[in-house]
Amino acid sequence: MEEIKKNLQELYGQHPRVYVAVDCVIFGYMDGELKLLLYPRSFEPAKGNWSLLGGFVQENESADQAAARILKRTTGLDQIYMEQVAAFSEPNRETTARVISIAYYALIRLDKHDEEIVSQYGADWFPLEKRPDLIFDHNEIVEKALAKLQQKAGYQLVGPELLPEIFTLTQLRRLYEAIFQRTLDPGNFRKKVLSLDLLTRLNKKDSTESKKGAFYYRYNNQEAREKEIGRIIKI
Amino acid sequence: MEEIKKNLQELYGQHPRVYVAVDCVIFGYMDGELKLLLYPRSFEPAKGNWSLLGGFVQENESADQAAARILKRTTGLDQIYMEQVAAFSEPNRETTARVISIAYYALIRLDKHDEEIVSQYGADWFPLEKRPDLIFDHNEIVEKALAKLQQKAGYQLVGPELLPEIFTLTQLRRLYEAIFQRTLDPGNFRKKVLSLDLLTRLNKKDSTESKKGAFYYRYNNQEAREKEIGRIIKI
DNA sequence: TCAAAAGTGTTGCTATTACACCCATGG
DNA sequence: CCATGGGTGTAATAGCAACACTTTTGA
Repeated sequence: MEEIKKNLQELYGQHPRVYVAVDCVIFGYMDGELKLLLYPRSFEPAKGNWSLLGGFVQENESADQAAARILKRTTGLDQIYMEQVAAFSEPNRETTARVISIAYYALIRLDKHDEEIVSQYGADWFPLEKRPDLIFDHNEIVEKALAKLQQKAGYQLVGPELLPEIFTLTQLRRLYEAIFQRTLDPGNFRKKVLSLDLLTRLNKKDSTESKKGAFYYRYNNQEAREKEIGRIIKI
Repeated sequence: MEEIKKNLQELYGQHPRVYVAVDCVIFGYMDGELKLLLYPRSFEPAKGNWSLLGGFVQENESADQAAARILKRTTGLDQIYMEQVAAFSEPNRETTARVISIAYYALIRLDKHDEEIVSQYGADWFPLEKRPDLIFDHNEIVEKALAKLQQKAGYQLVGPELLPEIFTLTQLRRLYEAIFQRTLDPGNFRKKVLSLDLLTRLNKKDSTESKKGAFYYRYNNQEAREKEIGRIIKI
């Protein structure tokens, strides 16, 4: 046994060991726009430049856990929807040390998140399309994350992750328009979504966005939130 | 500058450094079945057990490059279609050391690959559905890789990567049936594929699979191989 | 001659699109 | 009273699924 262990050390030992980071593309939705939460990098190199929220994977955690931990620390939020985007591993993607990054995207409800914690790190929300240039390969990571989000949104309603508990169909449509960066026919969108049978209409109207007022809806139940649907929009 | 560098070392230094491996799910197609190329692991732990083709990422290469290098060394093949599946990072996914794996899937043309090199490593092809149990989390990796392949095949014709240069529509359909693990209507499949306008019919028939003989087809051009198409089959 | 695969045609159905059009109401 | 978004209806179309039917030829 001891001998085996020694051989192992020898075998593994020949290979480099590298830092493994996670970087989170944090999406939020407000004022009809898809937003991105960006942080000023807190240490060199590129200190002060805008970057994704990141951190290093520790000994006893998976990358998923690391991403959740960092998100919790930095936004105060738990139980966030997250999905892995990809690993980024160009040898010189960071300028000083070899760091491989496992990228995630997260969907945040802006009505729930803790602004104080966020602002304490100097973070800020930027409209996806008017975001500043990011460090290293973070622009590329954002592009890939958006593609993943679009794919998910095409097969599942992403309302609950990004909107308040109750919402109008117009709000949901505008969210989809923001995600897919194109307009959708209001009537057709409404019919398609309602035909899925995932939403319940409430006896309550939102009157802030139109004179007539629009009914609020909410998800039937948890299963409804995860149901696979046919494509909502054609790509 | 020196000082900055020192701080860096301190900052990065607190964090663990881990081995980063790549694992390749190698798909091939033969006799109407989707196959998987598996290797007997060459070192402890779990030496001798079936596993995916893997190796460690070296100092000056990206994970993509590492995967291509390992594939070349082990199958003799260059210019293989590969796509990243995901990073696997559970702390105890390997029993002895902390190793994060970036998984890829590769599509191999079995008519082209070098059997000698493959067999020299003791590797063998297994039907996807009758594969042996694999080490660590490799079973999970295979599942995810298949899901990715299915997704790609739904939006692009994967003929050229897995079939010989020329092929019949029946061969292509059987490939799709193997990938999606269900039967497809021959007439409808033919019409759908031909309507894409990606294939050219040759004045040559394959007579090995039917009495009547079936025309060979090939791709119009390189662009045709990459064209995004509507879903070939409904899922 | 006939089984079996190659290939074509037809039909019904469903989803999608592009609209027209009515409703309700705050300013 | 009218502009604006909310909400419903409809007609044209495209795509899909199911399946009938015809062609070819080696065993």
